[in-house]
Amino acid sequence: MTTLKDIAKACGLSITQVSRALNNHKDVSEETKIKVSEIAIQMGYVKNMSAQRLAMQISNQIALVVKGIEDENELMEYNSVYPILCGSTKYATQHNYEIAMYIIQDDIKSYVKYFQQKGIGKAILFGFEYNDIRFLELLESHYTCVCIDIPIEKENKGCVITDNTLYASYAVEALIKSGKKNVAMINGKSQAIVSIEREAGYLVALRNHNLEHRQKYIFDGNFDRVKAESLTFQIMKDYPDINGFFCASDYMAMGCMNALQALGKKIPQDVGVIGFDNIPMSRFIKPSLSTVSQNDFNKGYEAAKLLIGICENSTNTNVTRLSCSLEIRQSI
Amino acid sequence: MTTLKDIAKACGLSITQVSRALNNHKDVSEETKIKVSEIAIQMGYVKNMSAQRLAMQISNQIALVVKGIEDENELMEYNSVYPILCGSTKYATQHNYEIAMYIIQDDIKSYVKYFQQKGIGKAILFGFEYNDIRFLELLESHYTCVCIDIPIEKENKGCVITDNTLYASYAVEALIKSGKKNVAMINGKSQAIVSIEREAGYLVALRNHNLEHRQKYIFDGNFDRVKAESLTFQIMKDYPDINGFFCASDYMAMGCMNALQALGKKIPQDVGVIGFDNIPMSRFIKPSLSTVSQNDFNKGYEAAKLLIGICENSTNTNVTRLSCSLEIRQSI
DNA sequence: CTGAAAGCGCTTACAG
DNA sequence: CTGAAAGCGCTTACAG
Repeated sequence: MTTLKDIAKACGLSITQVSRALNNHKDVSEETKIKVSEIAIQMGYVKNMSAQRLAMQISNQIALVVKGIEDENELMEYNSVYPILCGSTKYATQHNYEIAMYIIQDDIKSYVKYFQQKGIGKAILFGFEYNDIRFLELLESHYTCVCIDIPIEKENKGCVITDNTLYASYAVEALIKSGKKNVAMINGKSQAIVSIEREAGYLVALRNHNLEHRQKYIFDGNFDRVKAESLTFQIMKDYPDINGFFCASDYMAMGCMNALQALGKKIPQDVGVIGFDNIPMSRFIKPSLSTVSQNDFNKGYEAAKLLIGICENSTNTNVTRLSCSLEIRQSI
Repeated sequence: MTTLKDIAKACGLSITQVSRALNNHKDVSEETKIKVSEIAIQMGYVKNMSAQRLAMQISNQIALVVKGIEDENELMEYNSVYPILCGSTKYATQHNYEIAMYIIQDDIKSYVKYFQQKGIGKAILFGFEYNDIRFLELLESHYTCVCIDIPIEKENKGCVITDNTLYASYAVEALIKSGKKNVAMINGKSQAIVSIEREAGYLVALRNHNLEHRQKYIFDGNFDRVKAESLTFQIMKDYPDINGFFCASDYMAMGCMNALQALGKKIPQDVGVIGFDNIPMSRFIKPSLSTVSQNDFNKGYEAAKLLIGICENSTNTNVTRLSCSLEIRQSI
């Protein structure tokens, strides 16, 4: 392995000067810089990051910390993590940071301890539940964190969020405009912040159109396709006048559509359905599913940007809002 | 930040002894170990990995190096990387290794240099093309590597593979047994080793059933859904007696089915289709797609296991063979 | 513009 | 079972 020492010897310079030349410090002659960098390349020099970090007492590492998926079956589905990782990596690499991924298991007692142990200093957080006490403890810590999809704004903490409420309202409005006035909502897990926001959007849309909003038209589908399917059977039995479904996820929308089709309902003629997420297969099912699309790659990119901004004190806001787009397809 | 020095002072011991105690060396009294670890926890000590790596001239880090996806649209599809990462992480964590992900861009000139720069010592490789010269150079290097899906066996190199040929032959045989004797194959990129193997399997199945195999029945779909779709139109026009399609990926099978349905063919009555991969949506399309299923999580798990085995000299084979399973659904 | 030297936090061969 | 000391490869304050 070539080190600064080797280069110094080869150049007839001191290690100090070689270091400065390679790091492009001002107080080194152009001539020296050129000579040093040529020899460095020639000798195949590679900086030892561990040594640099130790010397500089810093780390240019950004942790992408993701709540691990326990259920192996779930891993066989589309998952946002990889696109987010790609986005973060792109921005980070461009700015001389590194992304290190950590998949955190649910049996970890304290996230703060985990950060300590792993030597994580700054992190992008994804997949956490907003009311998990370990997560809340982390938000009280001194670590610099950017949360994806969870609104938070405080010292050293930021977030990248999409306006779920707004886009949920757009989705429901699209349904209403297509002529469906009796719209039920199948919502996700109640501990998920997106569920709360999407429900709010649903209510906004009804209010905007002077439609009665009844709490009993909102159901908890737990982000589960199968549960949404059985719920739909029950709902259509109890409230046969329902002619529109807003589902908080595409998977639930698929379950819902399955039930409707089993009941002999025509989509969208009899009942309209709109989802949320724009998972890959939403384009391909029959009828193709209308939904709200988010750009996961971009979420990762913006999260890295914001985190670095916070660390380097070069941002004046700790909240990045991303927009979505409504994908209208055959199901409404 | 608490360092060994602080703990040493607090314990009234030398730094040396504290280091040894914390690393559970044999030649430290039980008593000392307990005292030191208690104080370390109390003081919130966290090992500085940079310093350790610098001192030990090593890393317990396993790099998961993945060929980056250039096309952002592709990121919106099911992707094996995250399941593989989860699998690797599981095994690695259990054995005190860390996984660091590296997404390598296509514009990198030399992978060997990249490894050097990043300080990667051992890696799991996924998504590379077997005839990429940069990849071949890497295989000649001293780095310990385990390749996923690319057969290789030599000093410091291993692989986790599935028997594509065998399972491709099973898939085609299933098609034949369902009564389709004129089977065409839509293959993937010719630079992918899996394409070569799956094609071999196709030929094996034909031979086993004494069916004529004509080279002109094999088409290059480049793993592209749209291309497979247009190919299928052409194929059915040129060879209207074809009544079975073996596609080297589910996405291509979807394109193929689309074309067939547009042509008014009934699946599976008129034409049978079988894919490869078992992507999530293959279960959901109509008719549901028969295919070959692989377990990506397991691939990652086994890759980490093999890599650590090679590093620690505790394996007697450098090749791990994983089995697949045939998922017979409505499309044949 | 350049260099000698100290220091980052850890590990380990050597000596006891 | 324990400690003093050297060393990993880099950066930078200090001095010239």
